Amino acid sequence: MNITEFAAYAGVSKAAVSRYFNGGYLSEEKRARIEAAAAATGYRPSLQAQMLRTRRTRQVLVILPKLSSESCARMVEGISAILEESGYQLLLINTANDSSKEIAALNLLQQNTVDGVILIATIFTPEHRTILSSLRLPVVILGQEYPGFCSVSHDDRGAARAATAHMLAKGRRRPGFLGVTMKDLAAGLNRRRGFEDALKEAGLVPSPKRANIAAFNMEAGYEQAGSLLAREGDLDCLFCATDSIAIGALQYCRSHGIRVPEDLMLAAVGDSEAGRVAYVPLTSVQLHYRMAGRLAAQMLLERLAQPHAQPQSRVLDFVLRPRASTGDDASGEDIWAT
Amino acid sequence: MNITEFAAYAGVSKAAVSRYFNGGYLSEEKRARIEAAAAATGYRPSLQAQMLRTRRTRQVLVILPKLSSESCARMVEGISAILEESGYQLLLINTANDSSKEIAALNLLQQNTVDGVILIATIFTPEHRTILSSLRLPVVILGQEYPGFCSVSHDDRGAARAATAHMLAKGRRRPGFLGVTMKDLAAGLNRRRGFEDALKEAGLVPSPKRANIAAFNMEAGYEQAGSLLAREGDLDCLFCATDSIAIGALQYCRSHGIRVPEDLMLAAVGDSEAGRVAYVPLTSVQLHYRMAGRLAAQMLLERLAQPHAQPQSRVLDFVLRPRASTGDDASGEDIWAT
DNA sequence: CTGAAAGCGCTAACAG
DNA sequence: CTGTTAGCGCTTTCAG
Repeated sequence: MNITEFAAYAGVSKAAVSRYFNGGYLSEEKRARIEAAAAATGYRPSLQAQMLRTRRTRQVLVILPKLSSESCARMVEGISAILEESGYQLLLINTANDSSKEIAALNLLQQNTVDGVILIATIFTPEHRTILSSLRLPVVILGQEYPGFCSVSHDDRGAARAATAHMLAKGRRRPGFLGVTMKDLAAGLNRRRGFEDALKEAGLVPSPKRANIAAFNMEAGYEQAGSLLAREGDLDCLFCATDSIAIGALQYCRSHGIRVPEDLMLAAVGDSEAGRVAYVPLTSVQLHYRMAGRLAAQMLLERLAQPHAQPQSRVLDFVLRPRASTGDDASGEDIWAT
Repeated sequence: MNITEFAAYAGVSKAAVSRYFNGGYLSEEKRARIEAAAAATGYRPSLQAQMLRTRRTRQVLVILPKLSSESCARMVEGISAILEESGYQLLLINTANDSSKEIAALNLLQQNTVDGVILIATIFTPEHRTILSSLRLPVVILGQEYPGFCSVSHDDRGAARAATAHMLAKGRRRPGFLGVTMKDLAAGLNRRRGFEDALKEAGLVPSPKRANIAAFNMEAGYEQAGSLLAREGDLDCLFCATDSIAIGALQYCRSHGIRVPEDLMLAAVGDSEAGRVAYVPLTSVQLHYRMAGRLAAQMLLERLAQPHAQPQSRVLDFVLRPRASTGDDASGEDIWAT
């Protein structure tokens, strides 16, 4: 049934029907007639026709690198909750860590198929900036700050600093670092800086020799932990940029007879489920992923309402979760997921 | 720029432009002209106008209960990969385990906003069947079989049987069961049946007293393991319907001095990352989530092409992953994620 | 407050 | 192979 048929059925004009569904002026009498007719027929306006006519799709695109990563999934859950409340639909593109797909996804936006975009950040190239700047629709970057654009991110530097400082406060003096590519500003650069902040505050000098770079997975953590520990045998604590890497490092320790925390303390950022239940529960820093997703969605909705407001950026705090990998005795409660 | 302006720019008719973008008859000469004009202007047909006109949106809706569950996320990754190849967009609804939201999502489909649906299954009520049957668009159920509809599912019964049989083959004779609600046909009913199959094959009689039901999370696993072991103190092995539950059980054992596998063997279904790195690596059954997602998407695309074909259902196999929780020595390789 | 009318940008007959 | 034409279903002036 279309609006013409429905209007005839309800005995009103098409315009009245349109006003009913869009909150325009309407006499009580017509409103009641239309309401009854809608209940009787189940008529709903065609979204496609509305999209064509109004040039708004009420759809938001979320672009992310890897859905099966716990952090991404949680952020999308947050986004989804807010969008749903507001009657927006969520279009998802998983780029599977393929930068060219990310670019392709952004280019797709020029087809105006969505009202706004949330981009879960990874590595930004100049090409990203070019495309993002040329976009005429609201964009929110989630996961790192990005000058000139709205963003919601975590205090990665503070998180890394807190995790490292926690180990140094326990008397460790030879800290190692297992990080990720510095091209990733949040997990790479900022967490490295936070690590170094903690060292300096403790009167230590960061040494590049005591740092290795790994890919974003457990296996890389295992390998790089091996390479680092073989080279720098006297480390007494190790900060890892992500839980996955730390878990890989933990596996390495387990299979090579290195006792955690006695011989080597371990701390990371991310507070993943796997880390909480690992063979030595992993001290980690909890970031508020779901909340970040919610805020990003809210920020986008505000932008949709007021397209010309100044870009704003929001940085969320963190919670250190001390566990056995730094010699802390976690309360039982602590391990259950939020 | 719209098709009229573009056609004028290229010096051809609107129909020729439409044919160019939709693969109709066209002389080489016009094709070349349009191609050049498209390259010069970046013109792309409006998707909304196409949707309105053709009544196809090239969008597929995925409804799922919890995005941050590893299995869901992997299935969506598979779906996403196939849809992307085929030029379909993926609309996502996360019901957050709220059945009423699931129903609401299905009702939303009556607005024809998508071409097809993939429903990641949980608990089906009669209301589900009513709505699903009334839908005129292709549906694929992912995660369990559902008579009368296309589905892609796992051999949950076989998986549970294999995990249980593995422990019995090691000489254990007093098996316990930690399951989930039977309303969930896949993880609840079928895995329980598989557990009982294994017992019968080993000449044992399943006893309801040796079985507890838990929610889908670690904490419930912890609690129900506690309650079960307190009641049935002589259990020598425990099958858990999900890895999360098994990990909870493992935590219980750890905090109560029960040695795994010596005092109690543990096996589950799901092969999660957390299980692989748990303090005793968890024997589990790997299900092919990503593949299931891919197949579901492919099945939906076939249905989109041939709406009146018979519903088909596909059941995927599984791989038992023996690890330390059943006294097996996993090769190091085994723990890294796929 | 109301209805008529003019499109939004595109596709698919249809008649050449 | 090609162009003309008639809408897809809706919103939004505009004149009452």
